[in-house]
Amino acid sequence: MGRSPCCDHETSGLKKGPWTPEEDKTLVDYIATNGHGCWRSLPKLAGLNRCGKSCRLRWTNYLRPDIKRGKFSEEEERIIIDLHSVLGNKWSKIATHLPGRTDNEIKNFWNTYLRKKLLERGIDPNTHKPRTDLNHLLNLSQLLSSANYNLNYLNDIISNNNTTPWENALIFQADQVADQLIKIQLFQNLFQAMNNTNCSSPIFPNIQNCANFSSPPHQNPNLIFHDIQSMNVAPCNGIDIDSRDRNDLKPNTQAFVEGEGGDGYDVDLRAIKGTGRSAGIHEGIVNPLPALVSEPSPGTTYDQILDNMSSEPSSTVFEAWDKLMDDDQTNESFWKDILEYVN
DNA sequence: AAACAATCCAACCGCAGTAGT
DNA sequence: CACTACTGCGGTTGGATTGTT
Repeated sequence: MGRSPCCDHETSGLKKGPWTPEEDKTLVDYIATNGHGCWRSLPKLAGLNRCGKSCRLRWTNYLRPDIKRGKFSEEEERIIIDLHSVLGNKWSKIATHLPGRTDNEIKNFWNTYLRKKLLERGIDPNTHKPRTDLNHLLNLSQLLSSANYNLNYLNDIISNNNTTPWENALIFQADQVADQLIKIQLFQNLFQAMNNTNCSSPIFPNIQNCANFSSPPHQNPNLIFHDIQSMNVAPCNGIDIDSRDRNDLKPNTQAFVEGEGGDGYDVDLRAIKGTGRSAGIHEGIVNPLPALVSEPSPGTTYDQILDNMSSEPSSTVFEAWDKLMDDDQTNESFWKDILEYVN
């Protein structure tokens, strides 16, 4: 059983719903001269027909003088996404790193904007990893259908109309480009999904020898977590995650620490889901794919990681993908499995 | 211009944690 | 230790606004 409500609006006759400017002024004036003191007794003392909880929320989320209103900057956006990946839905904790922003505002901003933005980019907003859900993959199926439709349409134009060879060439070229773009999109999404899928998954039963592709697990960008200790040493952009936040890390998420621990130890930027010690690196998920973001070198700062993540992909990443595509192991049955699954 | 849908965001609800007795 | 009062937090709601048909 939970607590009983702080007040019963039905029987007490206390007002609820949007605040009027007059009520706001009464509350602001009272707190300006007396401070808020005990919230429960405040409404009576201030002459407001509201419950204390309503007054507290109105003050902390809206009337407080230090509240910063207006659009979130790109920097704030980045900080929220980043902190959310470490802290999860700890809105109040996130808010402590964004002066002038309330937890409620950040939560709303996340739910109405950032969450969707990540989803559109194929990132699961809960895990901050590539999406693996079926609906997302089904979109790829639609993409392929669309590609086929466009292809047929182009073929119809070529076969039925009296187009010049020059026009044919242009159409053909456009078709090739479109086809390549669709393939790239397909592969990117598919491999990001696979990146998160155990090789022994029954979904891809005929894909073998994944380990032959293997790069060290810590090259998997999804397993790179933030260097919390160094952020303490050299906080950047106002972020300063304290030791308490470390306890608030989401389950199975932890900064990976090399050495003995304690203050001043070296922190390895590599982290691996579900493991806490260095040996874990060898026991972790084997990544069958070229890394989309390269491993940070020891000592890389937090800012540098973010910069790298935005500036990559590098040519070497694409080269790695080319190699994978040309590899004998990416044979017909490999693609057959994938396409069968997608359809 | 009207109807409907989608989005936004302030406010509410209820649970958890904590301080006081 | 048990109980109560209070505050803080995260999830949810619903009215207002904006966009689309």
